[in-house]
Amino acid sequence: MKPFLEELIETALAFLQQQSLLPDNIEPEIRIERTRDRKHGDFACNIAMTLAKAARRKPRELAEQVVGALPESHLIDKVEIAGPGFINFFMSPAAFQEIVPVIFDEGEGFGRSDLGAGKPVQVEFVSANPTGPLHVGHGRGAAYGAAVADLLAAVGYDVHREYYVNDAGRQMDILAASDFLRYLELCGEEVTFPTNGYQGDYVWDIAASVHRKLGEKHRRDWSDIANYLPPDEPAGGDKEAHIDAVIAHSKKALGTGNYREIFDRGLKYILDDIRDDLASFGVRYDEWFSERSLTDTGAVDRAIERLKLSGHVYEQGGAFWFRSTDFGDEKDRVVIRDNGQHTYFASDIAYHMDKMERGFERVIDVWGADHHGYVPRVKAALMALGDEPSKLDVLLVQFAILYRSGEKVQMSTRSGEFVTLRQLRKEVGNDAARFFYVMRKCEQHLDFDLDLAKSQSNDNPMYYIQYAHARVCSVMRQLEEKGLAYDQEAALQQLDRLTESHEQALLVNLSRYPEVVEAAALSHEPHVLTHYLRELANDFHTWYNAHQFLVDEDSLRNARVALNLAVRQVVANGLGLLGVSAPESM
RNA sequence: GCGCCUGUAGCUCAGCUGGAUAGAGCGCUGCCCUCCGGAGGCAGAGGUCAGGGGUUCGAAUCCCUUCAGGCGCGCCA
Repeated sequence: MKPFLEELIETALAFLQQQSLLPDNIEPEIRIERTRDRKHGDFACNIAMTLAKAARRKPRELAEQVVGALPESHLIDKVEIAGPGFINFFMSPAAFQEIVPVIFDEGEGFGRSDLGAGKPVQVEFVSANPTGPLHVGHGRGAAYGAAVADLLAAVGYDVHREYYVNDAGRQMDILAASDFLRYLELCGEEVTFPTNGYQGDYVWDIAASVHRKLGEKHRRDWSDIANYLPPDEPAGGDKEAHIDAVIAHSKKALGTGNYREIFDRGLKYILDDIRDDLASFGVRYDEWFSERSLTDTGAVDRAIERLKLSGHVYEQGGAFWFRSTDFGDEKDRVVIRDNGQHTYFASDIAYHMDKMERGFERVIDVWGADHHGYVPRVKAALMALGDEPSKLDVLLVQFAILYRSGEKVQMSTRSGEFVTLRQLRKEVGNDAARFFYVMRKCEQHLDFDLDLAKSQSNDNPMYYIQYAHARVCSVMRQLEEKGLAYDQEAALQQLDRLTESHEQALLVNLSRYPEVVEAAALSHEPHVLTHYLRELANDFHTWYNAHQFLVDEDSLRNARVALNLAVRQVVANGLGLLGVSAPESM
């Protein structure tokens, strides 16, 4: 409907130009907006205000002329000029009734568009270190990234969903060493477990699976490893130095091949667990991209080489530094340490170089907000590589804080005392988790009210929306039970029976849905959709409470059942984009 | 100390990228109702948009600044 009105305005402006009432050299940007207040009609246009200066006329005067030049349309009841020069359109009821057959025709496709024209977009999200199960913080990234990806797909982008697996680096070594030590304990060794090792129960599970599969193949004397270890923290030492030595001694005691075997078993175990967790959460990926592969394929070396050749890398103190300050970063960053190892950042440069080489029109990274300091350096790297940094959008997702009975749920990643995503899903269900996670824009801290998420009441927005869907289905069941007929062909000719204000409001909101999906997708803000669905459900329940659908009169019943079905379709479509089910009964 | 994010009703949050009298849900107050699915309907109170400057026809929205909270400032990942 917006494009239709834009066309009318355009026609009017062209006419005014023809009459020399407007200069020819203007480039008017016509924007039609939904009004906030019914008194202002259904749509408003501020073109008279924006063009007033160029036309050298008062906004209201110009508005008069624009309105005078508007072509007639049966979809418009009246046009008013109001306030400082707004042109307000009052649409006829018929204009909004038209949405019902459109919804029926397009079905599940209603709200989708080809705006993105199949352009390739990558969404990388979660990408948690495979050193333990996903926790509730990762859950928000998962729900958020999945929703953004699905929204972009809905408006016609070719979306590639990717998980970056940090299968290299020190954290993974710590996990491997932790697995190994637990394994030794299972073998009967008396082990002093390092403070900085991974303490979670899953480490025991990994160790047990290794023990089950390989028996005592990798058993070593604890003293082989414990000898000459620098003291751990409780003994007054440095826990970091201690764990590094534990890793080194473990590697030495096992030999590279055996160490790698334990390392890979731990990695696989956790990655399988994460995959399973996310799949159960309705979050699917097109690709699991291995960080290690970047080293193996030489991508990291190639990236650094490119930076060296273009003069953006220099050597200092035995290390190689990327001169990111040339591109707006606060300080230069090491890419190769003095021990010859490349840094995590070097992998990240290579990874983003690879993303660009794969030809994505747009790359979206969903990161935890604690990584915000990395944005400037990654963008700097893209610039240095000659890529367009604006192609990269980093969505920084703030942490979610759980509340139970009004109290903050305490969480700490130390000693494995955190709430896992799996626990949360079990407690509140997948639907509520997916919905609550995306209810707030990403940069907003999320207060996740567990009691509300679980509650079967209208206070729970997710429940309220699902309930609307279930109610529609219930009406359809009763239609059948009562032996009443519904003739959709006829109904589409009888939509003019939808004269109640509640029905008008519903029709208007149904017609908004494609705009909402588009806005949510382009701004990467799924919360826009959750708010919309809440409003739509509210309109539906209000209507439901005020009127009988299953009336005796055929034409009115047909029209109302048709509207009912249109609501069901839109609610189901909207929930579907958020990964939330639309139950027929609850 | 520097950088990023946040600050809107009692609470949790919207506010369509500068528009009209700043909205919703919950909570609160009063009245009505109890009908397809757990209740609902109507009305009302509640705001210095953190404070202060600036930009312009017009600012919650853009710029500067102060305050408060969160996060980040490794040759860790």
